[in-house]
Amino acid sequence: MMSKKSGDRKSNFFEDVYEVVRLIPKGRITSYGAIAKFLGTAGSARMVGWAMNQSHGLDVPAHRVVNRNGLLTGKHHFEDPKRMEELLESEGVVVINDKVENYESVFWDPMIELGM
DNA sequence: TTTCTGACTCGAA
DNA sequence: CTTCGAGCCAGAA
Repeated sequence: MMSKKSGDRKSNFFEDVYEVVRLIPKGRITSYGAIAKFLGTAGSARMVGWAMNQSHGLDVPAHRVVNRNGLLTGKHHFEDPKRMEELLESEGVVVINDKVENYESVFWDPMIELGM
C-alpha cells in the first residue's frame, strides 16, 4: 500500500544533482552519466537531465552539463537555445555546431575532482 | 495502483 | 566510420 509517500518532500536526488552541478568550476563541463554515477545511481543519467529541467530558476548552471558526446542536448530546454552556447562560450568553453570542442579537456569529473 | 516518458549511455551490427 | 536497439532509474499522469 501507499509504501512510499510521493510528494512528501523533494527527493534528495534532485538536490544532490543541483549540488554537484553547482560545484562545476567555471569553464568546465560534465556529463549526466558522470553526475548520476557520482550520486551512486549510475544508469539514471536521464534522471539527471530531468532534474535539470526543474533547475530552471535555480542557481544550477545546467548549461555546464552536456551529454556524453559533448553535444548540447538540453539547449532546447533553455529559455533560448542560444543561451546555453553563449553561457558556455562566456565561461571560456568553445562551442561549435552545438557541440563542445575539446570536450575531454574541459570535462570535469566529480568523482575525481571531488576526490573520490 | 499501473503505465509512459525522458536534457542518457553503452554495446552491437 | 555510422546507425540502431535495449537498459536503466525516478517522477508524473
